[in-house]
Amino acid sequence: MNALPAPAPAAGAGMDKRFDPASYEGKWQAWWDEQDLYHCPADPEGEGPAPYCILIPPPNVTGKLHMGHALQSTLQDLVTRWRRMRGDNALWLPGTDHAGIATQLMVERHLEERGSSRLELGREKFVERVWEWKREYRANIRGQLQRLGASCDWSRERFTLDDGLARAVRTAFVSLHREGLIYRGEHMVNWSPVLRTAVSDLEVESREVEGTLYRLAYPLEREGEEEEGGAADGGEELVVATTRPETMLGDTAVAYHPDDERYRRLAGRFARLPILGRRLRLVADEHVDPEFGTGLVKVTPFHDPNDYEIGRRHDLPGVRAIGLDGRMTAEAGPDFEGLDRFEARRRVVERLEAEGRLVGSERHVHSVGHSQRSGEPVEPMLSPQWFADVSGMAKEALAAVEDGRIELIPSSWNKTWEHWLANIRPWVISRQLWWGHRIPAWYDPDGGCHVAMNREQAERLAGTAELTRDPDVLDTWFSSGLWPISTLGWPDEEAADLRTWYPTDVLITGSDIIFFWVARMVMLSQHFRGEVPFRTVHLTGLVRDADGEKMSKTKGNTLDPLELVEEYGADAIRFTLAVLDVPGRNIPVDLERMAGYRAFGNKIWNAVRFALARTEGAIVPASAEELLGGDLAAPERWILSRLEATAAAVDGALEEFRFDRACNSLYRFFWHELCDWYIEFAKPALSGRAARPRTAETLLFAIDSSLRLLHPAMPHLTEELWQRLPRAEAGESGEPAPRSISLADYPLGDGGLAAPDVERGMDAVVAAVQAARSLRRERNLPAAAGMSLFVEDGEAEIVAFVVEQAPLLAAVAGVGKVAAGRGPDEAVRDRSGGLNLAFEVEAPAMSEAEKARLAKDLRKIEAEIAGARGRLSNPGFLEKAPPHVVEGNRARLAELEERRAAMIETLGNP
RNA sequence: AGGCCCGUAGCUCAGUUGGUUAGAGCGCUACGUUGACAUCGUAGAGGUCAGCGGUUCGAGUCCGCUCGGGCCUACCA
Repeated sequence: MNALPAPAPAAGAGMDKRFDPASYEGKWQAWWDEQDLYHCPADPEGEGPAPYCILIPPPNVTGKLHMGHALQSTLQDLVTRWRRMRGDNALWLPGTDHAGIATQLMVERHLEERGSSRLELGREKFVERVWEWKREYRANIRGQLQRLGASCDWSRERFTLDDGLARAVRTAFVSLHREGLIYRGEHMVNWSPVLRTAVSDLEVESREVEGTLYRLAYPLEREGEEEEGGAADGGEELVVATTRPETMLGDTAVAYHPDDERYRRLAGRFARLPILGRRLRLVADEHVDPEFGTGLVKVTPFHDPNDYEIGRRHDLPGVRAIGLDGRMTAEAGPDFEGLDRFEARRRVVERLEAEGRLVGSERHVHSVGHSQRSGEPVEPMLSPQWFADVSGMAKEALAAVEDGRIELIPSSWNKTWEHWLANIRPWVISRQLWWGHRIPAWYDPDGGCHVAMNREQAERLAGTAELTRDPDVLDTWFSSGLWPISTLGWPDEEAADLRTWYPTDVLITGSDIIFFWVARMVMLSQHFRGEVPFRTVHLTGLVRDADGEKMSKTKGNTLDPLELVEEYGADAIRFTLAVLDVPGRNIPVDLERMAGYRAFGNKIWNAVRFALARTEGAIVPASAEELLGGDLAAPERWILSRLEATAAAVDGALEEFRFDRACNSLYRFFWHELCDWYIEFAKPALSGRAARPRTAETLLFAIDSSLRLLHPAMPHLTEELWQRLPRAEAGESGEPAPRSISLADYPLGDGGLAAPDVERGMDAVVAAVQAARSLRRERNLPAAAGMSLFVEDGEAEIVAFVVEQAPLLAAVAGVGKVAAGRGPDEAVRDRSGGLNLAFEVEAPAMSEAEKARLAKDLRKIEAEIAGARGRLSNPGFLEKAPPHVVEGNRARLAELEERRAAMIETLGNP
């Protein structure tokens, strides 16, 4: 191996006092890339380390990474780095999505700005143009991910329109078609007049709209009146209610509920459509709500999904009154032809009013489906499209979550999952766009349709070369739905990657695309592989601003991850996002908090700087055993025990994808145990004032382990610092250290370092230190003022432990003397850490403020004593509460009484 | 209309199967700088856990209702 040397300075070199992430983040990103550290070998026979795989939710190729991507990428990278350090063959497979509508719109807009258009270029040239854009933007996404420290295997980068993926798409299409699950038909679909394409139900979002409910009077034909076009004036009128009067031009019937007594007599009769004079059948249909409006519904089979169903049930004709461009057709009559549908609405109302057919109108709030991409109301439209019947696959997907083969995190999504899949409807998979996977279907001159992998096959099937290819492309989500199998090599069942990594392990994505994407992947992957595509789905919340508001460009509260990288460093962003990821909650990104985690980086930087400067000559011990062999004193055993507990907590939290807990444990340990206490305890030992065995090695060991624990969350900082740690020369003892911290072992918390007794003792020492400091502060004693501590009572072992650790108390609390036994009467007494403490101080008398505080504490303690006594004298509690709880209460009561006695004694002193 | 989630310190949020004293970060107050870090340290203040009722020896935690906020799905022409 001729690895490039790590770009960091040699161990022991002086560190800049200034903590500046920009000075090293880019350097390490480049080095990781050069070293090709994250390339994963396929291992189809399963001979090497356990496989682990995460597939990136492919960002839109023309997009720019936003905070949601930053969040998800951070978590994916965190898991990948963690599994890699645990020894797995951990693959994070990157890629991008061609994003049909979004990308096409973007390029069209661009052309428009240049006075050109898609139609002017023509299909072929336009698609070529989009490919150019794609090439330009793909590099952007990659660069942005790298700036966040992503450890993807870039050699496996995929794009949803790659040859391999295109083959997967065609194979899936042909196969589903052969199974009868994909079919072409003319059905009611959501049509976007702006995009001029059909969109699926999921691409329609309903918005509350304040509209008008118009009441229209349709003349009823006289009974027995048979001939078409007969007059109907002077007779009865039927009043129907509608929010879309323009659709009346496409009416072919009026419906009422079959049980509606008011209208049953109308069976078999006809009404006359105002303006156009069309004859309308009267039909009885269950769908009509007799309570709403007049209980009569105008029926427009071609422009309303419910009316379409009514039309089918009653074999009604349909009239296409609105065209694909959202304008009225010739069928709508010469007065309206060519008008935009909303203009037509105004004109129709005017006209009806003039004809006396408008009998009322009222404001009416209702929800209207809008095209998610283009924003305008969708037009329900009868249109020939390709559909996928996914009901069978949906059942399987439902079962996978129900029986636990797939775990959704948080599980509160289970019900939503179930509800959607149980009520799934056919999926419109064709789009009238140019950018995407073209549907592999060809038509012969007789209109016969031939679905095949390619033109040659289709020609063979058709027996003619005179074929025209279907112009439509597939819904983008059809190809993303195949992502778990297509990226790994399917349809080649023997593909090495597929055999190595399928099924993948965890999917980390936003909950907003659970149906668009997650459900489709589960359905399609299970269908073609007979196995779930991933075992766990970690659904993240939405990234919000610090006030919990949704980020949006119009509100101007968006954050750009790359700008944040410049200001705070990638590691601070990663840590912030990871610590805020609590299952089931949104992620309120607070920049002050991010600044706090940048400060955490500074803390780590300086702790290492301190350690390197003060442990000259020492090296990181090769193992915990070696270190323990050195007859360590209490502070060393304590910090190692705490390190062990932290490692176990972090690893456990990561197993459950509780990134917040993992990060909080690390933060607390590094800052509040290692820095606040251990380093302070180590100072006198390192300076030789109170030497202890192997303090330097212990500190280096704790730092080395901490950096490894922190690495998945903060890869740059930890690499930078870890490379500086002094180690044995290669060959001197055991294996050489890996090239990069990202290849080092992850501490698991099973190193035999736990020392519960030492922890109990140290807890008492810490409590005594805090009591001393508190007293000093309370009485305004200068740091230099002498202070002695008498440990008057407590568990014998703990008392002895604290007395033995007198040098620590001296070093961090200025306590000159620590002894067991009764202190002077005038000492200040406290009960802390299970010990009765008496501090002898040369102090002015207690201040009024201190007296007041003590009195307040005393009241609180007395209330608590009363509570504990109450519980302990309650027979129900004694009988039913578990013994350890009762015991805990007894101990607590005793403790409180000791504490109260100490306080009363202190209050009694002058 | 149905389903889901949330309401805890000034702010943003933790709080594992109900169990003794409800935590963190930021902010706030006071004090502190002869070399790890002022991107710091020490000591503090601050909460009737939205409200009401219930289950229980015991409820922030479980159940019901009310109020407030958010999300998802479906839909009323």
